Amino acid sequence: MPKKNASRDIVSRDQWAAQIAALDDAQSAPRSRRAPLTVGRIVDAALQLVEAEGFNALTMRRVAAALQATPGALYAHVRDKAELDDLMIGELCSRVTVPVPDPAQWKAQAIDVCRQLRDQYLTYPGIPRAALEGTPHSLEALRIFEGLFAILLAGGMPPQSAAWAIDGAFQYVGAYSLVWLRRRPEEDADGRVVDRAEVIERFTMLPQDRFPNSVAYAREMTSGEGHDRFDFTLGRLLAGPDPQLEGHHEH
Amino acid sequence: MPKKNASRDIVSRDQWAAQIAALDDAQSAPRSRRAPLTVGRIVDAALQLVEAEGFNALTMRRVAAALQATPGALYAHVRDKAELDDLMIGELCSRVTVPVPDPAQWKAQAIDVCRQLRDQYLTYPGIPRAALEGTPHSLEALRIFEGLFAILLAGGMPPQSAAWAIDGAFQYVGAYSLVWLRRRPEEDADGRVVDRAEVIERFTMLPQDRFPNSVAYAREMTSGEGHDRFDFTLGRLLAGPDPQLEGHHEH
DNA sequence: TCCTTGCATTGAACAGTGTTCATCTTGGGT
DNA sequence: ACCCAAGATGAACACTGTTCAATGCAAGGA
Repeated sequence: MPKKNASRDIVSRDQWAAQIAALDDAQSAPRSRRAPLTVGRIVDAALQLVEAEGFNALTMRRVAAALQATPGALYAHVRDKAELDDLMIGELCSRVTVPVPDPAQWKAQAIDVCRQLRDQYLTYPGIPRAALEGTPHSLEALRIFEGLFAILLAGGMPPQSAAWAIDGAFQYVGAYSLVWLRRRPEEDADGRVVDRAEVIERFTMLPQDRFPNSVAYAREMTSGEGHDRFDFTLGRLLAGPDPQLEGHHEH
Repeated sequence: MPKKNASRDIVSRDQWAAQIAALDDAQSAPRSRRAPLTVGRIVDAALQLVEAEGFNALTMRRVAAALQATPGALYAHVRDKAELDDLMIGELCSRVTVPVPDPAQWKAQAIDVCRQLRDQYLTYPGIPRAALEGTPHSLEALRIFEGLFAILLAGGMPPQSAAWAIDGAFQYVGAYSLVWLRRRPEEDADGRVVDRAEVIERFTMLPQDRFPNSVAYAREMTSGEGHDRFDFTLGRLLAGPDPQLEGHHEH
């Protein structure tokens, strides 16, 4: 189909309903074949592959090879590579535990949920691409959304602010996890290790008349060894219960 | 080279210096060939292609075809597709104008810069992928960074907070622009128009015992026709000059 | 027991992709 | 007028996602 390009399929409404109905079934009976090749096994193999070699190595052929099957066999259980991507982030989301809301520490709870998702992403390098590009059709992602919603509402945030804050937080978690791997020096390209000192030095090579602040604050721009930036940004995204009045109380 | 996979090349330090030195040269003399095929023409053709058909259609072969050349000819002016991506976002960044800092309206200035970048991204569907995946090597991106830095410092934000806030804002702008196109109903897949009413209806199909908040606030979750979410999130990211003390002043 | 039905699986193919390279062309400098 | 080097070519390589007729196989009915 060379004409209609790039069109992700939308799940039909029946499938949506069936997906919801299947919530209570846990897993159906595991069949007794020798090599069943279920979607569960496919997703597991795919995640294993991404963990070991990164998202770029996630190929239908390689997943099939890991399962000792042919590429075409996968298409009996998975419609697309896009659907496989969706299933993978669904699996990742299912591993995130959302706590029961405690109004006293709503912010710590919310940040903790985001941290869990971030750590899942960071375990599988490059996988946030699947989360950022395709619309997530999994109920597991919605479960996290629901949990965060409850936490923020318990914290006193108005629903509109909560919805938008969670939306922004999800997008940020994805983008952050996608970008974070660049900061590890060991994974860099072609033996050319770009560590922090090198980055700072490059910043200070800039002409001071054109980039005065970048030169002066090169240290601040490259600081944050761990996930300080992550905590900082999330702390602002989930700022407080009354965002409309913020930004003007200091004058 | 099937072994060393996915390794983006890092520009050498000499190239970095040469790039800085070339800042003053504007454009070198345009050669007088019939069809010169410079990197400028390549980037232009690439951007035109993305604007018309989206980032998925950006292919070396198609860019070459648009320039009536062969794919291999591009590699005389551009090392990679990754470098082409980098040049494209550099071009986009160069179109963003950063104002001289006005401490009285630092926040509006900062949000305006982000809005400019967002609008550039939205003009070229899918192009934020290039900004999120590869490390931006262009000085144009750094120019925006520098400009925002000056604005936030003028607003009284401490350097560390400013650096991290800008970092978070950049990542959010990319993620937002990447996701935003999904919300337009006309571009959706296979004639199945998923408009806002449909999305709300799907949310209300959820079991209320498991997703009470998602059902109750489906309207809030899907609201924000224009760029309200964008302004909301950026307003929080660029919250204020004293982030460490926030979040506790209401008790 | 045999047979049939249905489905998972195969193997091959198709239309693309990024990238390389030996070979040719051709414009500008001597 | 000559020459040469930079740029363009076209073909190839190793991949990619996806489709599909043909095949095998296991379970269910007669």
